[in-house]
Amino acid sequence: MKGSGVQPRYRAVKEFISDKIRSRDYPEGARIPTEQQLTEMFAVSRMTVNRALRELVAEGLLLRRQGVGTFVSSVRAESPLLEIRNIADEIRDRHHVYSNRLECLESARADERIAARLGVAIGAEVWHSLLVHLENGIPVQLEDRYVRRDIVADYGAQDFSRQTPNQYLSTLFPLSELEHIVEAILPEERIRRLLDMDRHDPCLLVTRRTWSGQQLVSCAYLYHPGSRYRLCSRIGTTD
Amino acid sequence: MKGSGVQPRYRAVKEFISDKIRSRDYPEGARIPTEQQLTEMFAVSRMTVNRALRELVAEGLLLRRQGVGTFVSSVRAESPLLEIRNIADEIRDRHHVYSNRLECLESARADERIAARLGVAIGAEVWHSLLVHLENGIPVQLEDRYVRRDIVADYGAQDFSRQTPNQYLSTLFPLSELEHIVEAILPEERIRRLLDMDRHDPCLLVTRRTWSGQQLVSCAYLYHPGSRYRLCSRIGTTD
DNA sequence: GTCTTATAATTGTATATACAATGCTAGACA
DNA sequence: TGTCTAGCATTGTATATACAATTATAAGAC
Repeated sequence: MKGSGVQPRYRAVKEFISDKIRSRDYPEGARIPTEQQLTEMFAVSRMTVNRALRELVAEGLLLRRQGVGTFVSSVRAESPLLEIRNIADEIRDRHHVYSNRLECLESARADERIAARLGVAIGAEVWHSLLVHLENGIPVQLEDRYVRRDIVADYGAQDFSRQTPNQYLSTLFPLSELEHIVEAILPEERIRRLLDMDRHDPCLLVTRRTWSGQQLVSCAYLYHPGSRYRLCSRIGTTD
Repeated sequence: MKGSGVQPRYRAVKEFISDKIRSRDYPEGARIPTEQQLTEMFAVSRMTVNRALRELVAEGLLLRRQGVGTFVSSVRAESPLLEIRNIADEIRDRHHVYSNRLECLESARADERIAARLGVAIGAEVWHSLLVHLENGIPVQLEDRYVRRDIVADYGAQDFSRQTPNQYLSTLFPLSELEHIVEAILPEERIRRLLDMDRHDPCLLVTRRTWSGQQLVSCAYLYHPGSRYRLCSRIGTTD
């Protein structure tokens, strides 16, 4: 990357536009300056402006009509299917006993997979924690979490028996964005043993990434024994 | 006119690459041709190739490392978890071929499980359909659906090769409420065979119930091969 | 007044070119 | 042998330019 100081010019244009949208300077449906005008405002070429605008369209912030102009798109409808729920609270809501077991808390170097998921360079130092969550003493979730060290410096000094990583992070940052990937896998030996699972037992893997502002903060792999856990959601359209 | 026949060249490059990935010509992790090589293969400029590759990175199909090369990242079918999305459209959006195979379409008597899930009396007549959805001829979903016969009288007369049950039902009723339960299971023999799955392959089971107004309309068991499918959702608060 | 047509504005795509940044590798050197 | 360095391949960004496609608008024809 360019280090921390410099950033590409197309990115400057993107940030200018998306800031204006967030601050409602460019309200929903409003027309934003033409490529030509932005070209002059930023003293960059039209292709650079074009790239910035195309990416903002891809991100759903803008809407373009050939021959007409570029407009702020309306906010996408969103329903919290998988709300970010604290597993400790969830278990206590069932009047069961929550506990956890910290397997690992360390600073590690991001391999290719983590680097890609966490938006850091390969080899960058990141926090890594491995935590087993238990319901009445029975493992129901293995939380394999990676946290950006440049954003959460104190992660390694926390006591997770008092406060889950999730709880800690959400006190630090307002959550702005959330991504979930859900899949069924056959867990490898190490994971199976930590969750006290039988051979051939399937496993529900939820990969969760959380953002605060523009910043990707953390990526967690949440393994649930298939026979002991399921996700549930109900969406009402309030029609 | 550009109309429907022609397509931009960067898109041709994109489809070439993504087809190769889907067909495993470019397997996971493999290195794909350099921009220079693609420039020659397609007789287009490097910027055009660059745009195609950048968009494929944004779509999660590729992974690039400056100074090194471009690689196939792990690809799997993805589906937005929260919205109720038509699997046929979803597949066609990936430029893949959608088809389905109707295994069963009948009127049946609700057993205890179905009666409870569908809110009818045990022994009541309900529609039952069993449909395999295929992506490029490979099964990606087994849809085991039960529909209330007192609400949807014509369900049994539909041609599901033209319109999926989901499509049909959503034209009839405005969807007002939606429930999802997601779990990882080991499918039984019958399901495994219909989905062409190996023994011990885990399976993602989504149980979906849909309401229109106050009425529970339908309950579907959606089985997905764990190795070929995953759910994905992203929630942005855009603020 | 209404329809048609030309024109201008704006976005969409494509190219050739240039230089910067990154990471790997082979060879120089101690 | 081990370490450093220069060079090369590859991707990342930026520009000027060109023409195509789409849409709105204004001018003109009737």
